[in-house]
Amino acid sequence: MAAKDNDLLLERQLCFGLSVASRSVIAAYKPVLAPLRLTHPQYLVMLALWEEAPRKVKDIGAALLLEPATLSPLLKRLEAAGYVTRHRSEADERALAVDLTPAGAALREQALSVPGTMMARLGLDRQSATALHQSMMALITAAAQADSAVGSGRST
Amino acid sequence: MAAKDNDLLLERQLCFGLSVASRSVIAAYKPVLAPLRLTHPQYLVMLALWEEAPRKVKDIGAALLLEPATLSPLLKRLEAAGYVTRHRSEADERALAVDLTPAGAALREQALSVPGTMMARLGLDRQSATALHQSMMALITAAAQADSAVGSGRST
DNA sequence: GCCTGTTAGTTAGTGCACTAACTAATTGAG
DNA sequence: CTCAATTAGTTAGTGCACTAACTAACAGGC
Repeated sequence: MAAKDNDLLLERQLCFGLSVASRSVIAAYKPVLAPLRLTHPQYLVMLALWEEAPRKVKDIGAALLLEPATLSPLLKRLEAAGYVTRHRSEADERALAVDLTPAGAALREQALSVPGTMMARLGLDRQSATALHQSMMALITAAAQADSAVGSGRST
Repeated sequence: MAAKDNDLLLERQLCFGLSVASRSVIAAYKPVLAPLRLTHPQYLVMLALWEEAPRKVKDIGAALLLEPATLSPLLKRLEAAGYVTRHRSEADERALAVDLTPAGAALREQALSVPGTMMARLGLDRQSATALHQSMMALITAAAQADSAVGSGRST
């Protein structure tokens, strides 16, 4: 009983910490991304496109673990901002090819300073950032497995 | 140049990892919290109230690092669910005292099993959970400092 | 050439989470 | 006591992020 009561407190520092950390870090990005006219999720999409473009919506969603329903309006806002184009693929009319405009491609130069600025803002060196990244990836993997195990047999 | 290009990739694994981990873990909570009829943010508010009730809205916001504008509709939904009451404080009519209903207090018993279930789902032992928590708290602190430093003098 | 089933995106609706603007109550200065 | 400044919540509006339901386009079998 007492042990479980403590768990309820510890708990509040685990999942709770993750949520708050995520929100806090995103908030810390905000002023840095403001000159680029990007929100944090938009920034992540642009990163994906700077690595490879054009890309299909489904492709971006797979890279960022986002539903197409989330990306659809987000991409329209990026198009309205003049950073990307949205055209149906000629090969497959179902697929939507998202490509960078010259302005979107040029934005990458400004974005190059973002990681360094953020590392400094968060007081992280490359080592601790890497360690953190590994913890996050482990969590993501575990959560994905837990998710896929929902439907199947759960012992107790 | 090449170093900065790499940063742009590494970056994608840092802030990106944090966002995805947060979303993934919250998604993993969803089926566990569903029987309690709580979303994850609502669960966090209930945790705060199980620790101490009644509490004022501002108080809850300070504990969870949430704006009152975020809590206001959330608390109304918890009230509609029958878990909390919302009454203006007699001492200070501006303040809203949020208290547990019997149903809300009773829900705690069901919630006791949540932390253990989630630790198992995420493959975490108490040690790694604690380590993770410390990393998160450090990030939160750093982000808060970065945030407060925006207005003041920034060298470089 | 059709019909069935699948796949890619979009739309609708719910719920956070934030900022800005507002209302109402309290406090403090004079 | 009265008025200005502060404080606590609420409302309005924007943007994620999800599920469910829908449209359009492709793919295979017949």
